Amino acid sequence: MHNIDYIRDNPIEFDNAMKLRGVESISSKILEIDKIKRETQTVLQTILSERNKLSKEIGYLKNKNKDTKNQLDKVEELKNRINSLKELENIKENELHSILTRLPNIPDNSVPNGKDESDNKFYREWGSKPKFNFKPKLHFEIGENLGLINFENATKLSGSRFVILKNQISKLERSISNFMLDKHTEENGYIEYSVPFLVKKDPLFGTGQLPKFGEDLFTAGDDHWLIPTAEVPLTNLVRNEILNINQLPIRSTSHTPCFRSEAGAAGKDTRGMLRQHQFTKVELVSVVEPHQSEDELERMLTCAESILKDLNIHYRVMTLCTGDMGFSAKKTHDIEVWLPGESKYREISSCSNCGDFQARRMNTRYKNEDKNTFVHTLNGSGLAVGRTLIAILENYQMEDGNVQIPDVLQKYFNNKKLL
RNA sequence: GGAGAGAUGGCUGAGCGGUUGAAAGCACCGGUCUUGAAAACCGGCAACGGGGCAACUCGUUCGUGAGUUCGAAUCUCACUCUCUCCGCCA
Repeated sequence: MHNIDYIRDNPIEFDNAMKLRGVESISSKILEIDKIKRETQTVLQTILSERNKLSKEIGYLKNKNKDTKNQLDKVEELKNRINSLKELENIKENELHSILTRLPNIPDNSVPNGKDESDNKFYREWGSKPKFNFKPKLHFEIGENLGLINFENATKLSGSRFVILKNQISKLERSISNFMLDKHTEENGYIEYSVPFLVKKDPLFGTGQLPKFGEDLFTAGDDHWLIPTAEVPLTNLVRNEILNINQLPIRSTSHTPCFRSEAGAAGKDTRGMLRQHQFTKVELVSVVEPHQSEDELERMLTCAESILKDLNIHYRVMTLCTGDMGFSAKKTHDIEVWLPGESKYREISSCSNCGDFQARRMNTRYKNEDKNTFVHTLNGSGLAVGRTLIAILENYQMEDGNVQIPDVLQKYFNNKKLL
C-alpha cells in the first residue's frame, strides 16, 4: 500500500517508479480522486459539526422540557446533504483504495532497471561448479532409478505437479528442514514458530497476495486459503499492532508446506519436482525499524547463504531488476543454486525487503519517541526444501547412481555417508 | 453439532440513548521527595483522518458491517471471534 502523502508530494517520482514496474502513469488520476475526496470530506465535516452542535442543544433543551422544534427542523435539512456527501466520500475512498492496493511497491534506488530476469544483476557467488567424470543425471532420474521418487503415483492421487518421496529420500527431505531450522534458531538468531497453513483473506491482503493474485492461491472454502509461503502467517503475526521499540527487531522462522496453483506457469518446468503445487520451505521473516531494513536484508541473505555453504553447494546471488521483482518487494536478492544435471542455475531462495509496504497494509507500527511509525518487513527463503533436495541429489550424485549424504546432514542419518 | 455467556484504550475493568473519547486500577512518561532506588504524592498519557505556517480546531472510531434516532459504546439485524457446558473426536 502506498503513502498518499508521498504521491501528493512527489507525483513525478511516483510515476517514474511505477513505470519501472510496468504501470502507466497514474498519479494524476490518484490525485484527482484524492482531491475530490478531501474536498467532500471538508464540507461533510463542517455539516457534521453543525449537526452535532444542534443535537447537543436538543438534548440540553429536552432536559429542561423546552421546545426543540426549531432545532429539529434545521437538523432535518442537514440530513440529506450529509447522506449524499457521505456517499460521495465513500465512493472516492473506495476508488482510491482499489487503485492504491493494486500498485506494486516502489523499487529501491539500488535496484537495477530492467524488463525481465535477463536483466538481473550478478551480485556475488560462492564455490565453483563441481566436476564430474561422468555425465551427471537430472534429479528425477537419480530418484527414479533409486526407486525413491515417484511421479506416477502422485498423479494417481492428486494430478500433475505433485510428487511422492520414499524411504531415504523422504528422510533426506526431513533432515534438510531440520538442519535449516536448527541452523537458523541456534546460530542465526531466529525464533521458530509453528503456524497455521490455512489463513483468512486479511493476512493475505497484508502481505500483498490479495486482492490482485488470488488465482495463484488454493482455497479451502469459507474464507480459508492455503498459504503460498510461511511469509504470510509469520509476517502477519504483528498485524494491527503497535509494537514497543524494544520488541524490535523481530526475527522469526517456520517450516511449512506451501501451496501454489502455478496458474501462470502452464507447461513450464513440468518434468521433475522443481515446480510443484505443494512443497515445503523454511522461511525467514524480519520486522525492523526503517533505518535497519537495508542492513537486515544483507543479514538475511547471509543467513540463507549459510545453509548452502554448510552443504557445500555452489551458488550465485542475483539482484533482481525492477521488472522481475515481486509485488511487495522494494529490493530482492535471489540465491540461485547450481544444478549439474540441468547445467543451470536455479532459484532456491528469494530475500526481499518490503520496506513499509506490507506494514501499511497490515497496519503494523511501533512507538518511536511518541510517534507511531510503520515498521519495515523482510522475508526470505532459508531455503526452499524441495529445491535443496534437488540440489543435493544432483551435486552429490555418484557414477553408480547412489548419492552421498552431505557432512552436515549425516548426523540425522546415524552418520551414514550414502543414501 | 446442541445450549449458554461475552467482545470497551498497551492490559484489567465501569459505563440510565444526550459534555462518555469513554470512570477506576495497572503499565508507561515527566516532576517533587531521596546519596541512589523503592514507596508516597503531583502531572501527563488512544488511534486515524480533514483544515491551518502554527497555536489549534473539526470529524471518525468502544469486534466487523448495516439499520433505528435530531443524537448510539448503550436499541435492532447480520457476520466474525472468544469463553463455559454437553456430544463427537486426532
